[in-house]
Amino acid sequence: MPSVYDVLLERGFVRQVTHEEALRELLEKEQVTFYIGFDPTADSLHVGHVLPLMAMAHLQRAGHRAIALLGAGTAMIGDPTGRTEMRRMLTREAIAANAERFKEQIGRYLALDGERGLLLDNSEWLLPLNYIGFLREIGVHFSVNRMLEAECFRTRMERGLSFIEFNYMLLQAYDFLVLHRRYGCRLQMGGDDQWSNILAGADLIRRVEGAEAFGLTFPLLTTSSGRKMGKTEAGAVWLDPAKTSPYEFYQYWRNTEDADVMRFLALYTFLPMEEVRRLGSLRDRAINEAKKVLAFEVTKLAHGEEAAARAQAAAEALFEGAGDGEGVPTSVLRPEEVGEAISILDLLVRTGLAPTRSEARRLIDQGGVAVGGEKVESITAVLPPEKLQGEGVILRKGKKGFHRVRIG
RNA sequence: GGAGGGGUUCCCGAGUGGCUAAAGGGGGCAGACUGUAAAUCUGUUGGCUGACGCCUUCGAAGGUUCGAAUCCUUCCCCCUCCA
Repeated sequence: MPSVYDVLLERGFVRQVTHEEALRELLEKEQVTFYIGFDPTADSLHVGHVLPLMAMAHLQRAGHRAIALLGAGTAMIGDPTGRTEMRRMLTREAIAANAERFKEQIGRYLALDGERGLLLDNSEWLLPLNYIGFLREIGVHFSVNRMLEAECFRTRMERGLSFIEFNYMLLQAYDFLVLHRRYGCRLQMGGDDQWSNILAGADLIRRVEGAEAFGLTFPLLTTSSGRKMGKTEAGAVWLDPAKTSPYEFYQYWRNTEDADVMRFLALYTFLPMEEVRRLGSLRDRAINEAKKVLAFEVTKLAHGEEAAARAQAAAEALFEGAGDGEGVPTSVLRPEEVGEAISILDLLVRTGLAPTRSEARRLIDQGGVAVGGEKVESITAVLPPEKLQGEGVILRKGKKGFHRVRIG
């Protein structure tokens, strides 16, 4: 049985570590409490959060104790890291609502039973903070000169950095300290952009408590061709099925670039590495099988096996003409909406395949729309209600945009 | 507080009175090629309209003008140097 640290290493989770040997040893010998922070600035987690969740799950499976920290307190400030603009501040109500959604989503990846894993919210200790007290206890340990050296602030020096943002590092360091005191937390992980903040926390613990604390960062993922993870034409890929359907979620992974397949299988699934390597070594057409496995596995983790199977069946029905089309995105129209006939243009907008009528026109003009497999030639084309009976008809935009429409 | 520079369409960035819905690049979308890949090439990229055309847009609000992103006034915001 290899140490979990080596599992993380082998699967590609490790970008930087504070003390590699000491951490490996610690993880082998003791139960370690570790944490990762999540900023509840949106109403759902997205694909970018999956990597940290997977890392946590690996550690938890190895018997370590996970803390998912909701940064409801720090979200009220906004992390300046890597941003060119100051982040908008959210109201407390919005943050609380977002936190509620996160809890549910994180729970799909981790056991949050209070024993093996717990979910905390840093507003608990951040909001009651007293300014003078904080400066005296925590502020004294920070050198502004050193902070300015940090890469994350450097980039912001050109654009300007508000004082409130400058304090973000102290608060995150303070989080780590509080978790250390209350829960014996000894390891903080996060994206590589968090490296400075994580180090600040580990340093603070060493200075204040005289104890050793560790930090580990994950690589910031872009696809092989340099695109950011989790972005599609429709925007972010969310974990909330109401915002990104399991079918779309599955498709996102199904469309992984060849060069990323092995890396993603290692990071985003629990498949044994032998299997990962086997699938990842497939070439040309054969690698599509590996992409299916990847998409299925990742969707299964996020939405459950049943939803993953339905998404896969829907994809196969649409792209390979086989399988059950149950999971295909579908719109059901009322008979009165259709009337004598409904225009394809209206349908494109109605189904969301096109955001505006102008865009829908453009699509048809460019030959990018098909109904029931037949290319739509005219922007005035209409569809009679008969076509929409029963199973309805499949509307296609471009190569990959499918939507079923029927009367109900 | 003083002096100077700047806020342009999703992003970057041209544009200093009509030829500007606004160059160019990026990104997006579509087409070709393919393997639901990448790369490449082509087209397209404010809204409404079958079309003619109409409407809205260049930090905000007013004004000058036949006509303004471009000129004037006030306001808001950002940056640089000085204090």
